[in-house]
Amino acid sequence: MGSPARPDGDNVRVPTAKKNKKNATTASASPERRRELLAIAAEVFAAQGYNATTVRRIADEAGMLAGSLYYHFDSKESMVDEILSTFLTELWDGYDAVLAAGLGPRETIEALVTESFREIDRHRAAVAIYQKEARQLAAQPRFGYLTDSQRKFEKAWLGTLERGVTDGAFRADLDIRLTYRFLRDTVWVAASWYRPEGRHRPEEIARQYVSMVLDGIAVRG
Amino acid sequence: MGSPARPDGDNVRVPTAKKNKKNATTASASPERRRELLAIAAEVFAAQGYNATTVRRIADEAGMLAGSLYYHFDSKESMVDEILSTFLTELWDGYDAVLAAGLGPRETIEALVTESFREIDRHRAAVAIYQKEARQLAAQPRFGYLTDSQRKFEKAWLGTLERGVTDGAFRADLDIRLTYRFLRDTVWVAASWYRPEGRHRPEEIARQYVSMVLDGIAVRG
Amino acid sequence: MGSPARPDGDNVRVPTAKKNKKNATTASASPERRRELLAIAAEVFAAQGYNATTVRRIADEAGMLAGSLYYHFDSKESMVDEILSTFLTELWDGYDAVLAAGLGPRETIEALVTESFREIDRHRAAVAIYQKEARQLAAQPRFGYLTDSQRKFEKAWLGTLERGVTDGAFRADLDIRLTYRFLRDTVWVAASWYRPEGRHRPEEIARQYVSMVLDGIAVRG
Amino acid sequence: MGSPARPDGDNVRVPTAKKNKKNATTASASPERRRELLAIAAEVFAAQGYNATTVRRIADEAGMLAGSLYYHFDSKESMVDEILSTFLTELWDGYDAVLAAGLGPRETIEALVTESFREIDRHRAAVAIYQKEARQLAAQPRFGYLTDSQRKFEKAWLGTLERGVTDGAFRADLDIRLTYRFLRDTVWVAASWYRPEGRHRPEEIARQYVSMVLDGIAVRG
DNA sequence: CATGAATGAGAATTCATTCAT
DNA sequence: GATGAATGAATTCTCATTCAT
Repeated sequence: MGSPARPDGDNVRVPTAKKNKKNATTASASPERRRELLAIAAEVFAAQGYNATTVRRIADEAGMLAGSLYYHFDSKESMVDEILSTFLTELWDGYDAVLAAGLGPRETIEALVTESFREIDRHRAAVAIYQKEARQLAAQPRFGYLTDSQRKFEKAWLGTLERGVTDGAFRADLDIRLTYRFLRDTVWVAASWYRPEGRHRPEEIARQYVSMVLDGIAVRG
Repeated sequence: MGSPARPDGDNVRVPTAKKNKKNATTASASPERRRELLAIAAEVFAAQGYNATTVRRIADEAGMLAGSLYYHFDSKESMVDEILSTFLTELWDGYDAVLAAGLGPRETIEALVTESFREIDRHRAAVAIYQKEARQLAAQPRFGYLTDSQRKFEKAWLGTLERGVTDGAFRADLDIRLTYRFLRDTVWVAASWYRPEGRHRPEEIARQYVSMVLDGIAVRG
Repeated sequence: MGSPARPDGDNVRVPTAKKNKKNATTASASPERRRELLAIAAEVFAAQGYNATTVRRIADEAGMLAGSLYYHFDSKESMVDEILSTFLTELWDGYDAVLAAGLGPRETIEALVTESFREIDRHRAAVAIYQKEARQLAAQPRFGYLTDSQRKFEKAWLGTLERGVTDGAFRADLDIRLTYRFLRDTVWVAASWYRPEGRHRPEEIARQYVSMVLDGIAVRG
Repeated sequence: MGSPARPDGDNVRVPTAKKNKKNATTASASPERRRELLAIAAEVFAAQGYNATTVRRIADEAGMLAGSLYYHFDSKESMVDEILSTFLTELWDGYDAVLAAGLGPRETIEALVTESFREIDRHRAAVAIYQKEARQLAAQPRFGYLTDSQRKFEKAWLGTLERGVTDGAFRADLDIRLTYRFLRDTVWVAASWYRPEGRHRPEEIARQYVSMVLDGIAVRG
């Protein structure tokens, strides 16, 4: 419920997640229902956009009345909050493992891309929401962790690219920040068209992306 | 991305989106003011998202009251409409010129990417709006041209890629649709961070993007 | 202030307010728990106001869930009802005793004031609720006894004042209805600041009030 | 719109009153309409209680739709705010004049009581709201001035009483804080029954109150 | 007796839009 | 061209209440 990964230092913090009144009383309240509802909400948010999604729409989708959602959640905002922070927490579990593995730059990039597509596969809706709404939401203190996460993200990728340039693994003639943005966007935008039932498994998509990004699409002359 | 109205043959016809009653009456009313207002609206839409932007906010920014905007425009919707269709019309002017130039696949890709960054440079706000809102808006009949444009866009890029694979210019081992999406996203997402006053001119950004996409970021072994 | 149900003659009959279905079933269910819950509810009503108090808040304070309160009471309304009618019943027990004692006007006033402060001491919350909400509640038929009580109250005080004027005990130059309101308010408003743990016992406060009211605060010239 | 009197030091501060968006733009927006609407709102708040009053009820009374009120005011809360702060500002204008006049204790009390009844005459609804809701509202920072005002009020009355006791004008055998509360409540509660069209002018009511309070209702023996 | 989950009827508020001036 | 005042529909959220377990 809480929050995502935090950059400063390196440890994940769970900030936002103020226990909603109910939870305070009913900490044990069935987490399955909660998860179900959040999955539904994420789907709708991803499809229609956060602002354009009415609480009533989510409730309809869940087969209940709009007011009933408030038994489970404080507000519409706390729903996205929980969706995004849950996703980011998992994402950073994966990323941190990769970054701690001591791989070379090229292998690190490969692993991060692969990990990213796995996350897209498992949290497609959350990723799509993140892509579309993060900038907007990050303006609110409650979503400060989005900015934190982004900073940590940038640090990880930029660092790896720099290491690769130093190592001679990556080209030195490219603007490194431009390259970072290129990689970052390339990977995450995929959430907007990715369908888990599609013919490519996330690992296969990752492989092709890595191949394009590292070696280009042109035939080597 | 997408492309503007392109129903039948190959001739994009973006609905002029200028048929509000008032316009009927005041069609001659200074088009500069109109353009000014649309520029302001585009800026706000891009910054806050279409749904999250209130007409009041646009009016504030323009130094008038919300109601006064309705002298110039039919509705909030017709503002985005005009912003997007104007942009797409210009975009296709450029793209069509490139496609008609009879270049080879590699050169065509280079030219399309360059053209795209030029459009981002000139219509940053419109591109950002397009990126964020197109899917949403395209559901309404009024915005059918968004879907049309997208289809034409896909045709142009996919065709070029296929040609390149046939020619031996591009690698045959990559999924061509995946590659298309990769290229498309890579280019347009740049609108979300691009700043006209930044240190790179659009042509330089395009050059680097093309280089990464065609030749990869890894040092060739 | 007012007085409880007192429709016809002179015999106050406060509707027992205990006719909820559940009560029908569980009338024997521990009356102590019931009293505890009412005491809690009275405290919260007095502190926050009846309307501003949520059933949830009362339940929280009682360590249960909102729905659980409905095992004990029909409704939020029936809680105030029971609180107020219980209080008024006791109040009139005391008042009636005083009025039946055949005291002189001055002594009657003294006794009524003392009795009132004793009630404030014992039912502070109920008195505070009465003060703040009676007018509002009295509009509903269910709370008709509030109006009845008020009428009886007025009769008792006004009668005593008139008797005192006739007797020559009280000044004849004052508007008697104004004086009545003055006395009434003076006494009951004390419930808003009275704290049972305060340094004055109710009898001492009563003594000082009586002294001020009868003899004034100015030094007699 | 602004605020009331402030105790610290002695000067009136206008704190709350954050210009509502509209006002920011339209500071000149007809203040008569505003005043009309506030008068209506005050009436309803006084009659039904702040919480129990719906914005729709006020709008009905004003002959408009609920949403339309928001053209004039930020919120229901800002309506009470403006009602109370306007009242308190006027009240302190009067009080400060009295306190600055250098009267003796007895005359000061007389003047303050008279001034109070004049305020009740002119702002009956506001006074009634103040009486019923102040404690509740004062909990919010926005209404901090209520507490400030109350403190200043207490200082003025308590000081005068103390001076009177020292002077020998007032009895020394009474608890002075008790006496203060007695006076304060006695005066203000009158707002709950006062009707401007009643047969007593505020000055006459004040005279009788002063007489009762200073000299008592008993005939001097 | 109590919980957990829901209902349903508002409540306050927002906002695109209208229109007389 | 623009303002001021409003409309009306929708939106988020609240809360008393119900009821199966």
